[in-house]
Amino acid sequence: MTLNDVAAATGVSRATVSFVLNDDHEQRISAATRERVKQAARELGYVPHGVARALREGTSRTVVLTIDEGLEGHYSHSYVHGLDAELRAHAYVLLVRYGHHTPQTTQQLLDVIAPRAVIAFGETYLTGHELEDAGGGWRDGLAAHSALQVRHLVEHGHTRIALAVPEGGSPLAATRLKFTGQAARDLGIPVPDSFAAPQEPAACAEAVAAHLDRRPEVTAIAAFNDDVALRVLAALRDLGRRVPEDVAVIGFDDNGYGAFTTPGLTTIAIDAEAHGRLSARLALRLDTSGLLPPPARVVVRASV
Amino acid sequence: MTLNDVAAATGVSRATVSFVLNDDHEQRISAATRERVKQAARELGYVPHGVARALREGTSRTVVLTIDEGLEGHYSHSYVHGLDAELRAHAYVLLVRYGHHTPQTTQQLLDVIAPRAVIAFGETYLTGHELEDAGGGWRDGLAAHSALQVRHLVEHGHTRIALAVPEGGSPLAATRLKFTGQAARDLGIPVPDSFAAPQEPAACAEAVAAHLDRRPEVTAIAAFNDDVALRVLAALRDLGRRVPEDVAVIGFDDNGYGAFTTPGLTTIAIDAEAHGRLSARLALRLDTSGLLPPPARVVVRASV
DNA sequence: CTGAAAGCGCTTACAG
DNA sequence: CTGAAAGCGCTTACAG
Repeated sequence: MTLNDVAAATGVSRATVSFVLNDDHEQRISAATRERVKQAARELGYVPHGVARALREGTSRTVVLTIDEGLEGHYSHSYVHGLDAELRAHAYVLLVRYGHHTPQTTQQLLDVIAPRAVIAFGETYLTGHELEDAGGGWRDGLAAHSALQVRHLVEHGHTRIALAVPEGGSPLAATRLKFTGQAARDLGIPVPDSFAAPQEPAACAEAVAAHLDRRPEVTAIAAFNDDVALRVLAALRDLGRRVPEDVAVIGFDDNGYGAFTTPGLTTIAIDAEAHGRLSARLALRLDTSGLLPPPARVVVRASV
Repeated sequence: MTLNDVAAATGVSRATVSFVLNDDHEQRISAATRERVKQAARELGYVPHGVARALREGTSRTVVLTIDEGLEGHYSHSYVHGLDAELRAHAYVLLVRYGHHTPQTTQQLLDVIAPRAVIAFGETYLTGHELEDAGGGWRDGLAAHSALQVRHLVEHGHTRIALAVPEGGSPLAATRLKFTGQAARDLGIPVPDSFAAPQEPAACAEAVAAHLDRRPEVTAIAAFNDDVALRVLAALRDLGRRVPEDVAVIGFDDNGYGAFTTPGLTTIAIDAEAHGRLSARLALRLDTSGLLPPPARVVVRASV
């Protein structure tokens, strides 16, 4: 089923069919032909061939999201959901590419399917663009969420805080550290030190113990995310420290599993759907006004 | 940078360039020209335009994996990893599409980027193809893994088992139930009954209590996956039943979070990378021999 | 108001 | 051994 078939069935030229199907109002085509063409297209089940169109227009009706290893989580899922919904509404299809991404692999993507845009997940955070763009992270982005985490601790009387980050380092760790420090200054408490929490339980317990030895004044640990928080919680249990009496722990980006530990993990829930929708509009160069990401919430369980 | 540029730079025709770059041995082209062309292509940084090629060949160098909602987990991650690696090795790029998939959305995908293949995640399980294809699930697929779960329980003296599935139903639940029943028959124990475990804690506790009332002889619960197992574990704790003394619990598809509960969750770890590689070769119609998925392993913690 | 033509970048029979 | 030509399906100046 091609344009040619529709043209033949209607008795007009291919160009005319293209014009009416693309609603080109520069061309004055009689209402009658318009209707006949549309009718025929419908009856024949004509669907434009995306590859041909992409060759002609230079770009396909797709957007690719690249997600680097280690960046997946609850946030990314919800982000993908919003991105997908918004793109779909504009007749674009979202395709996700996993793995490690370099300028070369991105170029390859462009060469292979010529997407309208390729979005690197987390890029706005990594480049710091988020702070300037669209109202910025201090209102409803990573900065605001980081601040909420610190604030909850402060509201519960904690002023000496440590930040636990994944061992091996997440690309986002430096950014989080910066925002957390900034939030601490704004709240008038000392800027938190950070330490790495290894995957392996014994190593993690050691790391937690070492940090607590070095900073005996610390009464609360803010985690980079829930995975880290869960490891820290287990370490504290193995170390015989009571949570939250001896040390409080708060997670970040609620993944749901904090409900199953003893004590339950208090954490920050982020709804990233609106962020995803925002990215979609940015990628399509559409108006982004009226898109208000909901604020993050504290999920109160028992670890603070 | 197009074929034309390379041809111009070398002083041969576009066809010749295409022939040497695609290693067409039907054509007898002098070693000298071959070298000159390749050299020029390298120097100019020529990369074939995937969209043009796709238009000509009818299919692009991509494979799309569709993942329906609710099918994500540790298994799917590891599967995606293997699929990606294998496809990459054959110069294909893997693109993942999320959301709910219907024949229409799949057709749309075909129309938009003409992928070489679209793989529906879990399809081999859902259609039951897995059992016939490539050695089959009883050796190293879902059937074998389901059997391992039951066997571990039986080896620990349990003969009356219940299967806990997600409320709302996973597309895979029926398949799992079938395999579990089959495994039970093979091991000479009664075929397990199943019950749905709701997300909400109170409702889940109620469901677990109700099932245990109805089937007081049950001494062990096999879960559809770790998420369900974790909920069941919490329910049992809220119900005041000791695990594993009163009731044993075993998960499926280790997601790592079972390490943080008390007691720790015993579960089945599945390495799906080889399954992903297998799918890649199947999609590319390549030889699949020599690909041996490693067997699943029991991760012993404390809940059995 | 509508159609013939060019061209996006490639591959591959076909003809020398 | 190598090149001219057709054609994949579309869009869009351009000419009537």
